[in-house]
Amino acid sequence: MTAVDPAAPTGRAAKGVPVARRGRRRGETTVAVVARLAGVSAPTVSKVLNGHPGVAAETRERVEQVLREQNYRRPDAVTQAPMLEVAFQALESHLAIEIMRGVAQVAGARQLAVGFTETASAPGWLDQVLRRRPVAVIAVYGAAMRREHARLAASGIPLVALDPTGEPVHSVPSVGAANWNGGLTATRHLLELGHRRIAMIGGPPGFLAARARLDGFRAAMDAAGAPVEASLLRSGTLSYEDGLRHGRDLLALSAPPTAVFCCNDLLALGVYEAARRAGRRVPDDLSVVGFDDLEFARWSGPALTTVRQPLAEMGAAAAELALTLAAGDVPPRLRVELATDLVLRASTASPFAA
Amino acid sequence: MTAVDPAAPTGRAAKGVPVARRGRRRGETTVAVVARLAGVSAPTVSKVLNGHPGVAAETRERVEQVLREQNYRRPDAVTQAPMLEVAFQALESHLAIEIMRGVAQVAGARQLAVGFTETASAPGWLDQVLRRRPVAVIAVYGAAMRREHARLAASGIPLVALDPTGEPVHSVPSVGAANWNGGLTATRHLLELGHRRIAMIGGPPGFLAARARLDGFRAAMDAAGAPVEASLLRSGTLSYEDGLRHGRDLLALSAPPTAVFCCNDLLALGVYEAARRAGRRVPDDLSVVGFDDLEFARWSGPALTTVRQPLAEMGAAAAELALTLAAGDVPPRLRVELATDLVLRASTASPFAA
DNA sequence: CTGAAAGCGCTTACAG
DNA sequence: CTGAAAGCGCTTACAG
Repeated sequence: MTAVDPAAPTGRAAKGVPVARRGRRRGETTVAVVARLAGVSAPTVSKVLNGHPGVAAETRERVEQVLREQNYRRPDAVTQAPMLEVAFQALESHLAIEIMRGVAQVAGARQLAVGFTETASAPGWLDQVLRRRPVAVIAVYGAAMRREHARLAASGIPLVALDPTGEPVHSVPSVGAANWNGGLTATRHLLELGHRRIAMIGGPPGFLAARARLDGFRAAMDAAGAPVEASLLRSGTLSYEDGLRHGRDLLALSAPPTAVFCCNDLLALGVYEAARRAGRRVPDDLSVVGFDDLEFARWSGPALTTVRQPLAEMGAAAAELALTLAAGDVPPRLRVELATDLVLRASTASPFAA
Repeated sequence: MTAVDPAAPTGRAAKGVPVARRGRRRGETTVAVVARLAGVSAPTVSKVLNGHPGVAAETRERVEQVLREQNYRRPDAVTQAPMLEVAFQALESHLAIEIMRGVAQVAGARQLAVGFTETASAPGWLDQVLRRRPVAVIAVYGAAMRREHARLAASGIPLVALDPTGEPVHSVPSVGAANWNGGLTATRHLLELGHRRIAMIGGPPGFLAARARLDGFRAAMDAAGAPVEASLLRSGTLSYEDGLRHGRDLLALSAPPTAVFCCNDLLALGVYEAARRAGRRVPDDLSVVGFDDLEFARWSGPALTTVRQPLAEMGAAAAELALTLAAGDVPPRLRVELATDLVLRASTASPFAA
């Protein structure tokens, strides 16, 4: 019993799961079984399992389905140096660091490595990830689509979406923030200051989180009996450039808004610049509210009032969720939604002051 | 000054780290090898490995010793995906994302996972890293000290410092930026605009990169015959708060500077805020130059003129260097220093205009 | 793209 | 207690 087990440090998984054994696997689905059920050979199953090329798409799908149905597990799945993979669609995301910090914290406490992938720049990323066999994958902001999900599922690797959409279509467990509420709160704040002509610069059409923020905005406006003019409703990419463009257009209106609610902080900074160029002061001539609360929000001039997404906590929650699924446990809920807060700083004021 | 072009394929780019495989294990100690060295059969080694009964105590000990000597690992442990570990001292570092992007790019092209550690928040990080057996470790901004270096070296894991200091003391291969040159160029720019009373807010004493920037500043001032007044030379942490504090103090001087060169962008943003509070305009009343060129530099108001460190390229160069060392090759040079550029934006102007 | 055959590393069952 | 032989599950190399 006291035998030395040199592999123990790397080999032992976090949870008390039995150590994988190489020989006979009692009652477990084997590659051979999967091959028979899928009507292919063992080598083909092996290729699918490892994301190797040289398998027809149709064959791959059939094998993946059997793999899923039979809940295939690799014999060494448990024995691996456990790691948690985080896939970002694009690293330009200013949210990335905060999220990584949350993930790293949870993973570190569990002695788990954190892997890191930028999907946009690496077309074959999923093959690589499959080869690495992480304990779970966290996909940030749409980094994993339906097809990827299927392949991960086939390999028995749970996927968690860190994504504000909460889109239930994919039925992927997910972590997000209270976007609708954030939009509501931000808008209420502006209404309470006395604003009525409030513009909103929204996000791209397909982005559900942006839609939720917009809906929150509308709800607050409706509740206050404030009209939402079409000319004050803009949308674009969540970028500084689009903030600048829309800000300029809004300020050039014959009846410009007295306040702008921006779908993220980058847009807000673009509006800042538009105001500067138009000779308007924030907040005296124009109130601005952002969304995200990126670190630079409090360093901007004036410090930006914004809706805070708790990104580190979201990362941590995603990691917790992923690890629960990886352990084969059923998480208390498949959708975790964290609260947003309005952070009051110096970019909003009453429209009557000026 | 530029030494490594990450995009350029080296002589044998395909070389790299062996991909994990289930079958053959090249060069790894197998049960068969251990058995031969211990003068027993493979089944006996297997029993020892798994703590099964039916092995004489003496035999067991002999086997265990060989196991240890040969650093035997279970094949599943070997199946671990090769990975490159990046250790950040603190994730708050605003440089982290850019660096990670560069590392991820190189690693992705080589099918390598990128691991991710925040050392400040994880005291036992090195133990964890050693357990993971990364192909190499990249330590960002002082994340690895002399002791860690020794332990990594003992485990045959190469260490690369991504660090502006270029401190030759530890003889750790490193990647940095041309800090002295950056300081010189930034200061020259201000001198050419006509400034003479130029302040500098430097970094903490122990931080050699900050010292290099300061020395570059002095060199430019000396060359121009501009005096460096002690009251215009400040130092502190590389933070917004210290920028604000020193900015306020500098502007309160009876003869305030007409320009400030800041040791990083955060300090510059603090100076912005100090100027706003003092009712001074940038750049009309005060020119400001930063260092780093973080993304938000171009979104600040006014857009910040700053010295760009090519962080992504630095990350990529560090990864290349690390992989070269991991492959057992001798890199062309042990210190890679990438060039810095002055990025002219809207925060500097002639002192005569106002 | 596919799979028969060979092979790998480890374990099991069993004879000595 | 020990190990030759058989076997397991998976992967690789290669011919079709």
